[in-house]
Amino acid sequence: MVRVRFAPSPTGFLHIGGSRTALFNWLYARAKGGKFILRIEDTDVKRSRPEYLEEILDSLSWMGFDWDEIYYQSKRFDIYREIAERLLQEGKAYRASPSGTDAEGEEDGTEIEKKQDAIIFKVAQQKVVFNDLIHGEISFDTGVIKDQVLIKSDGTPTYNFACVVDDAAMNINHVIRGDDHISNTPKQILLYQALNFSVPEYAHLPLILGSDGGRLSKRTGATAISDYRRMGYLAEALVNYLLLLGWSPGGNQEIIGIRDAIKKFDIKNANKTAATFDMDKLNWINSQYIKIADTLDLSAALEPFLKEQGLDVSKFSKDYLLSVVKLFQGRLGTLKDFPAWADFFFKDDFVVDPQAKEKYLTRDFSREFKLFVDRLQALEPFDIVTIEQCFRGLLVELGLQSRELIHPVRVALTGKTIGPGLFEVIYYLGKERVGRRLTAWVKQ
RNA sequence: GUCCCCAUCGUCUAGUCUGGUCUAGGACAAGAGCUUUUCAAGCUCUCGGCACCGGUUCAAAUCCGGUUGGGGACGCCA
Repeated sequence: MVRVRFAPSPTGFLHIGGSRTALFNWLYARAKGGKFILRIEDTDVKRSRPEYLEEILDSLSWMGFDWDEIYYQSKRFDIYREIAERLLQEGKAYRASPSGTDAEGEEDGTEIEKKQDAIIFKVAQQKVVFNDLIHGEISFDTGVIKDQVLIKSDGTPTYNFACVVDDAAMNINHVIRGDDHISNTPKQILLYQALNFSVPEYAHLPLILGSDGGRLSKRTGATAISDYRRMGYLAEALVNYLLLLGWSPGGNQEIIGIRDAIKKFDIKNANKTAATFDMDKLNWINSQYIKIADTLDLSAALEPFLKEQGLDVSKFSKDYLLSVVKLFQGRLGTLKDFPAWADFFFKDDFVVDPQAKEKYLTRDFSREFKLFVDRLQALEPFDIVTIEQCFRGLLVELGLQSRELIHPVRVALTGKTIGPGLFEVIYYLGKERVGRRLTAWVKQ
């Protein structure tokens, strides 16, 4: 059975690169009917933080990457030590006194153990060759690799050592990780050989680059998954985009749901080339997902964003909220757009865009507004079609072009130059609010 | 510096393994148009690429070598 793992370190937030690694591991496990294991690499006691761990777990859950097992390296220090001692006894490792430069340790009294001998692995001169599922054969000459520290002077294990011990103990048979680990692979293989553990299959994913062609950083775009969530991206859209960054379902398909992806996914089709993260494409995919989303689900997803902007929708009916959401569904780029664009549907004290006012409400529309309000109040039945007939009838009588009155009315009702069709806006706002808002512009 | 990885439109990619069907297809972005009630959306069109040089071959984006370019790794971080 396929057993893969994602091994984040709680020394920072889950970022784009890490989540893509998680995605490919998770997808591979689900496609093969295997297990997806989460291993928290919290051996660096000083830098690991519970809030980071919480954020990582939250982000993974949000994206839908459920794990079958979870382990914490900080609870396994005894195991690493035991294995290291074994290597020592077998003469494959040696002790070395702490290197002098380690001046830290005084600032906090929480350090586990004071200076002790480190345990170091002897790297033999040999050639290491492995077959990467994505890259094919990769070979290294270990002459360029120094002896490797297994257990540090503070008693904690190093990354490469803990990684090998755990991957073996947890029966991980496929290691899918970023390209930046390629150079760690020969070091780890040497350890597998020394320990008589069977070497797993490897698949090294290309890195995701920032718009400047370098490493993805805050400067070249947000990196934390939670930031994307806060910016109003749908989890499905972000996952879809990440999936496309390095893999293609073929057939010119761009929008692919996770269920479908599980059916079509094959790690062998993963790309070798590093991909540049492109916000434009993410935005497009997000808008596509918003467009096809179930309106009920969408309005639920919108709730925190409405709340954030102080818009209380609880005093409106569910049907009303749904109708308004539907009005904007086809034009939203992110969820965050909604409260900004639809605020006038939920409150009367919306801000009137000064530029909109300057452009369309320059002259006095008292006569037109008053006429329209009067007719609207008497309009029966009151629906989108009759509203439009009423409005256009008035235009003819006044000898006006539609644009000459539509824009001023829109600004008066919404405070904006952009938005859904005016007659829909009037319909959902209702006679009372439309009458009030237009009358406010009538000069006494 | 040493070692490793990579190389198709500005970006993401299909095609490369199994040379011919590729005067290289799609998507995003950009530009133009249609529609029109604004902004979007939608539809149509345009722009734009096999990094370079050699080799193999009747035939190369596809195979081989080199060059150049980009990225990564060289911690008692993970």
